[in-house]
Amino acid sequence: MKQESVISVLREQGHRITNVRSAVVELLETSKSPLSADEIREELKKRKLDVNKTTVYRELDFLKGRNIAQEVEFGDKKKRYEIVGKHHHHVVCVQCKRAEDVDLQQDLDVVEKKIARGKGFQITGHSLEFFGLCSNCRQ
Amino acid sequence: MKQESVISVLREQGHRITNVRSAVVELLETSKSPLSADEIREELKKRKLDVNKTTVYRELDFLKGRNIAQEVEFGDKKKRYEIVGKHHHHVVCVQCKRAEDVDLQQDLDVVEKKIARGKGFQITGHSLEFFGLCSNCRQ
DNA sequence: TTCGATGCAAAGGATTTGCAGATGC
DNA sequence: GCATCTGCAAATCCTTTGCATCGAA
Repeated sequence: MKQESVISVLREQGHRITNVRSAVVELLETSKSPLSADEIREELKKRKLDVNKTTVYRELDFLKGRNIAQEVEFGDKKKRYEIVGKHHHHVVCVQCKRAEDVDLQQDLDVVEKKIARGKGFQITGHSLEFFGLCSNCRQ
Repeated sequence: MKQESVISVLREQGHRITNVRSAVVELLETSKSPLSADEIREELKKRKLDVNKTTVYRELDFLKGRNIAQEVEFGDKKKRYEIVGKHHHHVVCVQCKRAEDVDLQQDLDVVEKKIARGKGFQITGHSLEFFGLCSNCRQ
């Protein structure tokens, strides 16, 4: 549904719809949490799509450039990617690196306006991550 | 003042106080925004302290391990470091990478408690960064 | 003297680039 | 057919490690 629309918008814009492209978009859209390039590659492999690392990076770059995907950082050196517009505030377990979503958009909207006014900044995005131990890893 | 105390605590704990150690601590304590390993190295060089990259990383690791410094990420592949306890919410200009502080601790305290209750997460830290264009780069 | 701190070179891991070949439309 | 996508190898960038030496206490 949602996936149809991203892909069809891309198609209308004259971009090629390759297997990799639609698979990556679908992956990101259905994933519960942001995925690293490597995780994406592994997921694709499970679906019998064996894709080179480089290709994954390039696809992510493509999606980033069209404001379809965006980067999130969880404190290791990997970047992770998620669809723009999905909630992007997370609670990350520092041990197992599992991430869950939290929705704090309302609170942040207020804060962003405050900052724009106070500092003359034109805010284009933000990242908000909480780190800690999930109920499993606490034991 | 503040610097005295960090250093003297370390001394009391039996850690050696080298030129590099006290210089890095002072740097971080007086810096207006988080610094990358390389920025630290450059600053030290300005102060006639020529230090190897590795040493800077190791010192940062040391400070991190003692909960004196912590990492912050601004969306490029570099880690940046700041003193724990200094405000660590930032407004980052995506163009010039300059960062300013914003204090949102109050708002976040509330949110963290909410999350701890709702998700069974034991929150140990967070990162909150806003990205945008500063008044200079907007032109 | 002793153990932590340091430098240097090399390794490591994630990401990027160059180029040639493959493929969607 | 042609521009874009893809794979492979090599390059890059940041960070880490191994090992020998140095230096603070």
